[in-house]
Amino acid sequence: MPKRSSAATLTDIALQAQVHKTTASRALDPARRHMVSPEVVRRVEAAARALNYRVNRAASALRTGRSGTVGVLLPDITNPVFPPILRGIEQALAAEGFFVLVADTGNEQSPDQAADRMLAQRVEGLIIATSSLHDPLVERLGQDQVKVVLVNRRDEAGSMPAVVSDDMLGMKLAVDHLAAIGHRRIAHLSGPLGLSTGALRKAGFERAMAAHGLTPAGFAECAAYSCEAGEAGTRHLLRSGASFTAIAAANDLIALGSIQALQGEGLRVPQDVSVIGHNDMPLVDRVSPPLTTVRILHYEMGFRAARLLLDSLRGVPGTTSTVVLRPELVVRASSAPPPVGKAERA
Amino acid sequence: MPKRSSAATLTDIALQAQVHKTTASRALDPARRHMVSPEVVRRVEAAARALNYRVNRAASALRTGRSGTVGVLLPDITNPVFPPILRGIEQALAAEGFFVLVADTGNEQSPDQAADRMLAQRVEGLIIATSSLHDPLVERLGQDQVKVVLVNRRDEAGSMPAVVSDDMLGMKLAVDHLAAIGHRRIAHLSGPLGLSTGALRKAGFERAMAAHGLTPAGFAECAAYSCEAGEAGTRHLLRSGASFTAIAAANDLIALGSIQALQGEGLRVPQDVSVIGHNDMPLVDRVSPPLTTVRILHYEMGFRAARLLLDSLRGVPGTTSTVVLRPELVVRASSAPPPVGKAERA
DNA sequence: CTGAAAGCGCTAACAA
DNA sequence: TTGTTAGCGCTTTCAG
Repeated sequence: MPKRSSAATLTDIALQAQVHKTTASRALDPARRHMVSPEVVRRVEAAARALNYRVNRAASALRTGRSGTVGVLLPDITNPVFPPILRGIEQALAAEGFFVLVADTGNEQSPDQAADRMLAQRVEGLIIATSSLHDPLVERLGQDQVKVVLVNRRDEAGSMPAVVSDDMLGMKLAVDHLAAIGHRRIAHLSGPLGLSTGALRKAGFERAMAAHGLTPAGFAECAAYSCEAGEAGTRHLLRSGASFTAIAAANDLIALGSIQALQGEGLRVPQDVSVIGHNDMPLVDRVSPPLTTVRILHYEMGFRAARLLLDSLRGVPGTTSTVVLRPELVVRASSAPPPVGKAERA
Repeated sequence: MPKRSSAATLTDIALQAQVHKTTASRALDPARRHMVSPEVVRRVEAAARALNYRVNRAASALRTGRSGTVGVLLPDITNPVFPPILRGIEQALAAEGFFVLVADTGNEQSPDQAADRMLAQRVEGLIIATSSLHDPLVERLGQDQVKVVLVNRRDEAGSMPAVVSDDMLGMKLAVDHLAAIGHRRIAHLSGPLGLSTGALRKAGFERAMAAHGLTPAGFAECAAYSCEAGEAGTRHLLRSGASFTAIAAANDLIALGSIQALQGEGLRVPQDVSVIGHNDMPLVDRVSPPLTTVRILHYEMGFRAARLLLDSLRGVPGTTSTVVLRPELVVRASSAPPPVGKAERA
């Protein structure tokens, strides 16, 4: 009779199955099961089921150095960009028996603290969605040989493996669309330029404009990827005296804030000004007007980041490379040809 | 010279600080530090810093039986209801040095599998947002003495501690509002009745209607909390020949789907039919028309659930009780007085 | 206040 | 194919 007080251990099932606990351990591990006779495997499995045995990962982690966990650092899980990324990560990891430790570093804790606590937990690697272009944390982790994959953002040096969307291409799609329907005076509302998404989308905007022989009709950096920052940026743009018939925003929330601010000034979207977002967040197809935007494959991004990390943990070569996913344009009602006679004016 | 190959251990810092590793362990634990002379604490801390020491939680988990982790089961992290709940959980746990292990059980894995894997990881408790009214998993976990807190949903028996919003009250707020602006013929689109939120909101709707001396003007059960299910439910309602001037939906997504379906039939919201949602999800203030809804304190719900679990882990008494939070009505443009002459008709 | 000893549950290495 | 031995790094006795 095994003690019912606490969980069954290998010793318990070894006793019950009349084998040594080492044998029991082997019989229960798919990777080592072949070393054990079928009959013994059967007995051990029966005993394990009977005693409701579950391997103690704390013990095996201590012994093997592998915890079966991966840490994920997110800036703000309530930002709609991140749930599908997290979901992709979780699905890829769960398929391999790994678990996700999440830390939302938006509020109380710093990414550094969170990363340290995760390393104490002996996570086998880290997936980071919080990194800025020059991130001391990422640098430090790299020096400490911690396995790291960046997701959605990349570092300036490009020395860390990352899975990102092609941010330059995304803005090119936006600008190409606006130019194709007749816009010549296009302004840009960027995200924080300290983030790769902010900097690259701005660069992509400028390059795409140049390719059309256009010069930016206005620019403002938004301090955050939020509606509020989008409103503020737009007011700044309007006050600067810039004249434009379209705004390419670096993010859907910024675009929504921008629409709000434009409407507050009596401007109609898209009749007076077209606005295009970025990300294709949930519900932006139902706002008024439905938002034209650039769709990013967030789930895929998370999934690939996790796969990359898993491969790297297993020593698969070539896992230091960066994966770049293709975004696509989604045209809805917030973009339309510029008002007649205005496109060429000013 | 400590070996630089792998992470520093207590033995390493004990050596460096010229004390026994037991003493080093005590010096680094705030709860046992007082047993050690200040001078030794200083030396040990210096050594720890110098060697970049981080306690190995796998080892301490094995020794103490406490892993410092809590598992969270979510049905679908991309459903906007759950990110703020997860955030609340994470913040409350992080403040106490705990980590969250998340599993999204929507896709590949079943909640049962996920829970088993989590128990193998020796999570100290489980926070479950996936439970149905009669949930075999929850029952089993209860029997196995696993510490469990339900969040957002509760079990039929009410035997498990849970943190939920007052779903009956939420529907009462919705019905009271519609009645106050003149509606008499109100229909209900419920969520899945196998979930406490679906069943309780339906019950709340019916009770509130009765309190006003009204009988439900129509009803359809939506198979999921999604726009698609809301559309389907609404079409069902329309085809059933029900006559109504308002719909109280059990969820914002259902409400948005409903609006879509109504508009598809040439009905205007709110001029012909008022629609009211539930949850106050992000961006529903910017859809067309802005959605009147019942706001639920999701972050608070997650935070309180985590606190409840932590207290329970520490043996604080009274942690088996269920916490019920108060929702509040948010009036926007999707609700308005019924069309003149229609309120009393049919 | 500090040290010695023991052992949590598991698996790698070696032996039979 | 199975068993023996040892030890991962920590913390909890118990002794001094």
